[in-house]
Amino acid sequence: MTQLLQPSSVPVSSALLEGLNPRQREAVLYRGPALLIVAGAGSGKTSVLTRRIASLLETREAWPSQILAITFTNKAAGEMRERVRHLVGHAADGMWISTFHSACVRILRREAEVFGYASGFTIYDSGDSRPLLKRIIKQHEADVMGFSVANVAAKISKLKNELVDAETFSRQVNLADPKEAMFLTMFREYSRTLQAANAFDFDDLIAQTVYLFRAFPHVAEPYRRRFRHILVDEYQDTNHAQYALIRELTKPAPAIEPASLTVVGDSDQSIYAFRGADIRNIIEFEQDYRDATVVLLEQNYRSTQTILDAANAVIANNFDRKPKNLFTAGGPGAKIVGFTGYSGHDEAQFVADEIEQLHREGTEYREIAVFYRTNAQTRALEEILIRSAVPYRILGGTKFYERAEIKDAMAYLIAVANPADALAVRRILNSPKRGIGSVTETQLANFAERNGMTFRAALRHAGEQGFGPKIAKAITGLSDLLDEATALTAPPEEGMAPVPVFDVLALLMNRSGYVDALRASKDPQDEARLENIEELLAVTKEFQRNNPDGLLIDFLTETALVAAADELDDTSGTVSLMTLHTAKGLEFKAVFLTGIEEDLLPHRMSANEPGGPAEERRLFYVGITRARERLYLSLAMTRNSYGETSVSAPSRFLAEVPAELIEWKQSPGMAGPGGGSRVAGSLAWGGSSSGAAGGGAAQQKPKTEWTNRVTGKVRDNGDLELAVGDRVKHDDFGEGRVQGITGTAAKRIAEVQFDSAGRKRLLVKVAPIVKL
DNA sequence: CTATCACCACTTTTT
DNA sequence: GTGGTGATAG
Repeated sequence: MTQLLQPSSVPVSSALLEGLNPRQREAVLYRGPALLIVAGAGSGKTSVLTRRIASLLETREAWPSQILAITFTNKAAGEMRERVRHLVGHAADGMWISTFHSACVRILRREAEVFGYASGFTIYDSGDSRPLLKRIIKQHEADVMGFSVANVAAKISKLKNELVDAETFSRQVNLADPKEAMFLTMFREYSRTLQAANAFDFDDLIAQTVYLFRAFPHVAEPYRRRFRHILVDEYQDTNHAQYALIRELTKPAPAIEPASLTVVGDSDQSIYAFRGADIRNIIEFEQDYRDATVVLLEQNYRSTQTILDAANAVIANNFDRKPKNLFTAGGPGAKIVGFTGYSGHDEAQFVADEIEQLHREGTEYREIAVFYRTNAQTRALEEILIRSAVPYRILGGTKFYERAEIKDAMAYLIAVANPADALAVRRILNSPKRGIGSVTETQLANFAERNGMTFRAALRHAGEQGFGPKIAKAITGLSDLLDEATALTAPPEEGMAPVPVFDVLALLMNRSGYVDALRASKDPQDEARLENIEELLAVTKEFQRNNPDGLLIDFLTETALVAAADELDDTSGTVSLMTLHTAKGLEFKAVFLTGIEEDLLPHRMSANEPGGPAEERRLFYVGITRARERLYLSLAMTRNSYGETSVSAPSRFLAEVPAELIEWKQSPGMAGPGGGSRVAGSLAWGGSSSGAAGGGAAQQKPKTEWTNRVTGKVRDNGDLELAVGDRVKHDDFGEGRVQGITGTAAKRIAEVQFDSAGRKRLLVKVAPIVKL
């Protein structure tokens, strides 16, 4: 224990401790084998973590290279690095600050050869494994046994997160059960295919690193020796594989004591059980690491007391937790605003109107966020936000990298970087269309198998397989192009910069005929696809700017590991839309929590899962605690699920927020004599659709006030001429007078004072209006 | 081999 | 409403 020092014996400069409360200081200064920082929402844990790292560097207790810090997203990692750099300058360089996944990729790329992989392995996301699983299921006709891509993928993922691979599984499986046996067969085949393709899926990145360390101690040893201080953020959301990885890294190496481990977390914010996160990792930390010290951070520096009161009251309903109460030295702040829409569109209109109100009062768009439980809820929100000319951006959802044309382009790059990846080669085989269909593809696969070569190699032997001259030429053409691109990416000579990824991609896209095919197409969507390809080319340019020595494989790694929250651009003047899960770790001045309904939050699917409702409550809690000043809770009485409209009931969680904290602009009709107590168990809506809960001044609104429901029709008013003073009629808002016109062309915005619906901003091009 | 159309199952959350 | 799938025709 010689170099593990107790707090007082290290002279840490006062600058590092400035502005910290006593608990936070303790968390920065404590020195010992294991430290658990229980950090409530908004308690300044990032600040504590960065100063802890900075203090280790400042006092020379550690070199940068001896520090490994694990964050939940790459964005959080970048921010942490920036903040440490701000505190100690370039002493910060050389630290490993990254996500679990990025750290494992880094290790695996270095050590892959040790266990039969090549350093250029591909990383498969769920979208990449899907076609593979589909093929496997079809091949075994396992769908009739009730197997689907989704449930097989989920089960495999779950097992891998428990560090159970196919072989381990075969030992514990009941082979008498045909379903189990079938699953084992498929699991084996999936694993074999990945291995043959020199590929890891997301779960493999962690699990295989653990396997590597366990099976090859001499590989693990340098890492155990190197990392003297390991810090893990969001520890409540680690799964077993991640837990095991940390255990491996903190094992003593010969003649050296175990690394010091700091974990930060909050079991009230554990929301990833579905992904294998095990809340016990944090709860049992003190048993796991003897001599562990615990520091509790409860003072909140983010939110108003009103918001914290709501959060505390809600989370108190989870019974098996350690009591924790967030408090602030700040004031109570504004009341929470509640709203009940007639429909999802109506709710969205409320959100848009309130955002405009906030914006007029001086809140910047980027300080505002809208959260929801499911991605499907974005549709109504988007429609209304566009129409109301509110600038917004969606984090996550249908991601850029999941679009078909981007997947195609990436598959070209992967085919070059990892020729063993048959899936990537198959994907590009006939895109653009080369007249190569499934028959030809199968024939190539068989040829490869018969001759013990890769699928990629089989392309080079197209002439020997009896294809027609046209098909053979198409295959050879593709093969030659890939070879040419491969030559470009050969390791550069000493002192030379590598060929930019941009050049490689441009070559592939142009010579393959991919862009030509899009250009020649009559499908109007192909124009957008072309733009997406151009955007990807711009991404490669940007990558080269940031990483002058970046290789193709680095680009592929970076793009494979982008998370939803990584996309957040702080400088953009737009409202952020995201799921509650993506919102974790972020904060905004004003937050809208939408769709607070039964079957949505808590989600219907969570009802049967053990611990499901409690986790949903934590999700609600996470959402509430993201808000600094203003919090809005909204719901809708009816919602369109898919084509169908169904009636929804207010979430049970709404009744857990003390009524006096909420001011309802439109209540769920639970008011009137009897108060709000009916919400909890009621399945249907109370009789009246108006009135206010919580004994506030009831603004009686006649039923006809539900007029701001909006239809989903798309229209184009592009050529509509409007001037100040014109009278217009809006499908939903009725008649009004134009007060002002701003913007040009497709972005022309009219400010209209409606006779009964209030003042609205409308995007002229799409708003359902006519000039009178 | 490709294009077209009818039909279906589907939506929890994600590194 | 959508996106993927399978049958059919060209």
